Formats: sequence, C-alpha cells, structure tokens
Amino acid sequence: MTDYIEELNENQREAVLYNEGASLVIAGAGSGKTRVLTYKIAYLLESGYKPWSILALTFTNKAAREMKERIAQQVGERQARYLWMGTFHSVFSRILRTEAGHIGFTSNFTIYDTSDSRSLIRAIIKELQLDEKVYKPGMVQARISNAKNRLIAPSAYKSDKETVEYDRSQKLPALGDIYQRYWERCRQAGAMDFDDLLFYTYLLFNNHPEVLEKYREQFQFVLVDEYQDTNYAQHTIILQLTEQHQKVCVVGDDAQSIYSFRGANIDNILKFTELYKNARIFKLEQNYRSTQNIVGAANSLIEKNQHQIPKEVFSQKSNGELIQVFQAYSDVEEGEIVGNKIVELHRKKSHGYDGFAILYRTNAQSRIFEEALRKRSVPYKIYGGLSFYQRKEIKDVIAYFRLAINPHDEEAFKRVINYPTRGIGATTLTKIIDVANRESISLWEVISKPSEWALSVNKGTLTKLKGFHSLIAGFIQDAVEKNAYDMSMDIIRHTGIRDDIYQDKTPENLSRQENVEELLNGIYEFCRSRQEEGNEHVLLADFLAEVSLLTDQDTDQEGDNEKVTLMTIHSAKGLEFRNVFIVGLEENLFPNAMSLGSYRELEEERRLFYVALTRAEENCFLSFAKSRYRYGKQEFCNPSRFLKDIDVCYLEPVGGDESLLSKRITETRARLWDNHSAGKRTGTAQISVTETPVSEEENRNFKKVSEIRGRKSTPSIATTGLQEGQVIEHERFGIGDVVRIEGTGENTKATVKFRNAGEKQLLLKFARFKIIG
DNA sequence: CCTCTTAAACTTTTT
DNA sequence: GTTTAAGAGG
Repeated sequence: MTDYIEELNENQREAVLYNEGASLVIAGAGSGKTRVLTYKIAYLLESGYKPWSILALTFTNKAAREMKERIAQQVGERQARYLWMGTFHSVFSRILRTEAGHIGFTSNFTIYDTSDSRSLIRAIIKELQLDEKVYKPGMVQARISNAKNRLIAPSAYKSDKETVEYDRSQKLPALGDIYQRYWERCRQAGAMDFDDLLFYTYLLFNNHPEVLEKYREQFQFVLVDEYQDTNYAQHTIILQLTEQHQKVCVVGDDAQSIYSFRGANIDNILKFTELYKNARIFKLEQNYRSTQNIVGAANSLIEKNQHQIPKEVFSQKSNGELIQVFQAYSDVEEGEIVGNKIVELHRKKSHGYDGFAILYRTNAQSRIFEEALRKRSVPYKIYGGLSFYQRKEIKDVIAYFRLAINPHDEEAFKRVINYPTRGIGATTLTKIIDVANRESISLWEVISKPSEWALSVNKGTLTKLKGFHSLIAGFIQDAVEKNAYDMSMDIIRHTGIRDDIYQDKTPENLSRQENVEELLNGIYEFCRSRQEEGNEHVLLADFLAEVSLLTDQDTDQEGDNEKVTLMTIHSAKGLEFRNVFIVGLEENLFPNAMSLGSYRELEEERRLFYVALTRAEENCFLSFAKSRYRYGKQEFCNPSRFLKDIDVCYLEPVGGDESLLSKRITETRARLWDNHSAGKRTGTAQISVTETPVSEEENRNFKKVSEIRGRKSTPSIATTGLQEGQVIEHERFGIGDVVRIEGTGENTKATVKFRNAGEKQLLLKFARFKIIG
C-alpha cells in the first residue's frame, strides 16, 4: 500500500480506494476534498491507469494547475503532464478544435467572450428593429445562455409551445428569432461563446457516435470537482462519457452551490444516484481548516436553509476566537476599521499579509478597501473586476490577432475596421453588414470580393477597404509559419497601433503603452516556456487558444506573495486564509437586492455567506455600514438578516457605541475626502512631466525579436556543459537537480527536479538557467 | 466621417 | 461616481 494513503482519515481513504464504479463524494467545507482528488488520481495511476486515460474537470484553470503539481509530487511530472485536467471549457475547447470538422467549424474557431457576445446580440436587436429598452441585450443574453445550458437549440426553442407562450406573455415574442440569428451569426463568424463550448461538445458526442466512442474509450476514468456548480449541459456530457463504464467520481458540497445564475443546479448532486444506480456515496465531514467557533458559526447559519443534504461538519481544532462583528457608520469607515485591524494583527501578532483576505459581495465594493490599504501602505492584490484582457487597448490588439487566425470573426472585424482610424466609418460598416446578411456570408468575405457581392461604396472607400483587406490577408499568411511573438510585433507595427499609442504622453496613453507592453511580454514568455518544453513552432493561434479562456485568477503575478487579497466571495471559493474579513453585510447588498425575489435565490445567498465564513482558518471578522454610497448617492442600510442567522454564542460585537465620536470622524473624513479628490484632479497633470522620448521608451520595453531567434542559432553555453547530478537555478522554476540528460546537440533535453516546481523537462537550447553546483 | 459634449444607465456573482 | 451611448457641430 502506498504511504500517502496513511495520511487520510477513514472516509477519505474509502473514497480514494473505491474505483469499481460511480461514486459521489459529499465533501463539507475544508474537509480535504482536493487532497482526496489528488490522492485518488495518484492511486489510479499506480493501479495502472495511463495518465491520458484520466479526465479531471475542475472549476478554474488555476485549481487544475495546482492539482497537477501536487500529483506530480506523488507520481512525478513524467506521468502528471499527460493527465487531461482543466476546466470544462478548456478541456472541451481542446476536443472541439480537434473535431471541429464534424460540427462545421474549423480548428481555428474564435471564442467570443461575454462582451463580444453581448455586442453581437445588441447588433441583432438593432437589425431586427426591436426596441433596446424592451429587449435589453444583457437580459436577452441571459435567456440565450440559459437555453444553451439546457441544451435547447434555436429550432427546439422556437418549436417549444411553452417557451413561445412564455415569451409572448412576457411581451418578448422575438426572443426565438434573436436566438436563431445569433446562433447563425456565430457560425458564420466561426465563433463559439462560452456556452457553445459545452453545447457543441454535447452535439458532437450526440450526433457522431464514433467520436463519442473514441473519447469514451480514451477517458477510462472521469473525475469532476465542484460538482454542485455544474449545469445541465455539463452534467449531460459527463453522462455521455461515463454512462457505459460507470467509472466516474464527482466531488461536491451542496452547501457551497453558488452559481445557479450560470445554470448550475444543486439537483445534479441529488440526481446523481438516480442516474448511476449503484453509485456509492462518501461523506467527508471533518473540517481540517477552521477553528471550532468558525465551523460552529457556519453550521448554525446553513441550518437555516431548507433545501440541503444533511451532514454534520465538525472540527477538532481549538475553539479559537469569537467572530468579531464591526458596525461602521459609513462605507469609508468600514474600510478604515478593516485597514486598522489588518495593520494591528500584522504588527502585534506578526500575521503575514498573505494570510488576510477581504471578501465582498460585489466588485464595486473593492475601491474603498483599496484606498484604506494604500493609505496604510499595506500591500494588496485584487482579483476580478476589470480583467487585463478586458481592457480596451488589449482587446483591440487581440482583435487583430483573432482576425489573423480567423478573419470571419465578426466582432473582431467590427472592432478594428476603423481602429486606428482609416476612414471607414459607421455608414460603410452598415453596408458591409447588410450585404453579409443578405448573402449569408461573413463580413470578411464581403470585403474580399466587394464587386462580386455588389457592395455599393464609392471609389475612395473601396480603396481603403482593399487596403485593410490586404493588411489582414498578409497577417493571415504569416501567422501560419511565424512565431507568435514576431507575429504580434508585426501586427502592432503594421496596423499603426504602435504609432497611435506612442504618439503622445498623456497619462491614458502611458497606461495603454504599459498594458500593450505587458501583453507582448506575456506572449514572449508564452513562446519561451512552450519552446522550453520542446515545441519548436509556437504560433499565434496557440496563444489565442489559451488566452481566450484565461481569467486573471489564473495568472499569478510574480511577487504576489505577502499581500492582502481582495476578491468577491464567488472567486474565493476553494481558497483559505488565516484571517478573513467579510464586509458589507447589509440588506440589499448581501443578501443582494436582486436575490430577494425568491426563497431559492435567498438560500443561495446564504450559501454564499457560508462559503465566505468557511474560508477562514483562524479569525473571521464581519462588518456592515449604516450608510453607503451607491450610484453616487448616499443610502442608509440595515444590517444583513444573515447576521441573525448565526448563533450569537459565536459572535462578539465590537464598537457601535462610540456613536458621537465615530460620527464626527466620519464627517471630518468626508470633508477631507472632498479636498483629496480635488487635489488628485490637478495632480494628474503633473505625472506626465518626467518623460523619456518615445523611441527610448520603446527600446527599453519591447524585447527584441532577435532575442528569440538568436538563441535558436547559438545554443546556450549550458547545452554543452550540463551533466546529470548538477544543480541549476532556472529563471522561472528556481533551484533544481538535473536528473537525466537525453538527446544530442540541438535537441538535448534535460529532466530536472525542481525543489519548488516539481519535475520538468527542458529543451536546453531554449532554457534559461545557470549552473550553481 | 470624426470628435467633442452631454445624457443616461448602471452593479450581482463568472467560465 | 463611473462608464458608455447618443447627438451636435466641424
């Protein structure tokens, strides 16, 4: 028996060792769920399963990566690297790219993000001459997404009596038509949205039994993490893959189901034992994360929910501290209290900053805490909100990338046809779209043969269109052979983006420059790490395929240790922190006003609070403010009903009686704050005083193309010298021992066991490291 | 066709 | 308070 099995408690061990058929692991918060999954996969590998025959689906890419690393520590990188592990979306997009031909796509299909898809929906609403006030794009998008998650295609949608009747009663009879058009336009553009990645996987398996058979045979064991947050489509795909062999293990906790707005359905857990008749159920109830007080408080809260699988989560740790509840007079004061508390714990009890998290219900709440922490020079990192890839300048650049890979991509086309300005305006674009709709072709096809499709524009415009066309056509040609980094440099130069953002030094432009440089450096790193792993040709398409499913949760910045974490409760799922602050516990904020409509939604909010509480290992602090700025107006608020749901024996109220003093502080602060923001406005002008000429700036920040090329021809000094048994220090992976050297000359590969990063294979001609022993 | 000014809508949560 | 859409004027 393998030694790590000894580290598990009885229930965990049973869950790990049972591989005869389907199993459902109900894992309470902090009960070592990830540990069970990792050990189970390690155990499967040791029992003879090949790594590529195991499919493990996680909720975030980061979770997948971390789990892979942990498995690598057990069984070695050699095996772990071939595991199929990732989010539903990333794993199935990979399969869809391989099988694209079966469903009428090419392997280069674009993935539309939420804003691409919304913008297309808006365009369709306008084309159908519907009122945007009635058919709100966001709401239409939600309805379409919902249909897709239930695997209802446009044709089925339009022929379903009940749905049609419902839409009519809602005074939205055109929804089916919008859905149909949206569907077709996505196909025309060679694009899939997030929901399509699941829907088309289902269709692929459903309509092509031989393809399904292939993957069924390949994936001999399937594991799913966070099963309570899967939707009907995901659940159905799992069933397609595993119904025959029943080798499936799903792990989840109904009490932590917080994604119903995305179609997730708790009932998937309940239905599991109906669909897999002989499924065994394992319950993990011992919490290893939190103190007894925190677990007790969380239990007393979740008891208030009707709809749940009964279980008794318990902790054998110490009682720990009571949960402190702070009352603040304003949102700003709430920030001050939290900031002070963090500084206090840091100073007096020397708690490292990385052990702190501030969790809130909505992203909009982050600002105040940022201010408070900045004022105290407390380092912090913030997740969510506007992600890097959502920024305008980044989306613009990426839109060109997308066109170079898939010119039919309508949203990318519209985005850059006139950026940088080349005199092709709204009128021309409308004409192109009209022709495309009339002929059922993509916008790109229209401008490829404008006369053939009878596009009526004047001569000057036609020339401009031709210019744009040949620009993109050139990129398309180069993109199949050129290195992704060279390609991205070409694009930024030849499109005029570089000239546009480097022409002046306004603060906005400076930040755009920084962001574009960061993107380029990202691509550079991407190429390098791929090359190190032995891929000679890293194409722009490879980068795009990866980047469209990345979220900023997945991209850990260097030097992000020792920082306080700010995030929404949703993104905190699966994480743990020594000290957790749950803020904004007010009616209409948490529970959110949007969720007060139904009991179901209210229970989900309560589960959300449960998730938040159970993130804490040692200390948990709750806070609410009596007034808060919303839409620029001050609003008064009442404490959240959830505070009353926690048994008082776990709580310790703090402050709230120094009303006069606090009020005075708040007023003074409000005045100061006005001055502060006024000062900031004049301050911005001064930032641009220290300036370097554009060219220098460029040279400093853009890495030279020759750097990549250069190393190809001249192998690094290390290639010749490196021997087994030596110790190296790698630029990214740190210190490691050279285990093995294979191959000769150009293709020499080293297997290195890194002390922190696990075992890696490095292609020496690309690897950057130095020998230290 | 472009750009500047003004008005309105907006906030739930995310792959 | 912030961001994005629409309208006016060049």
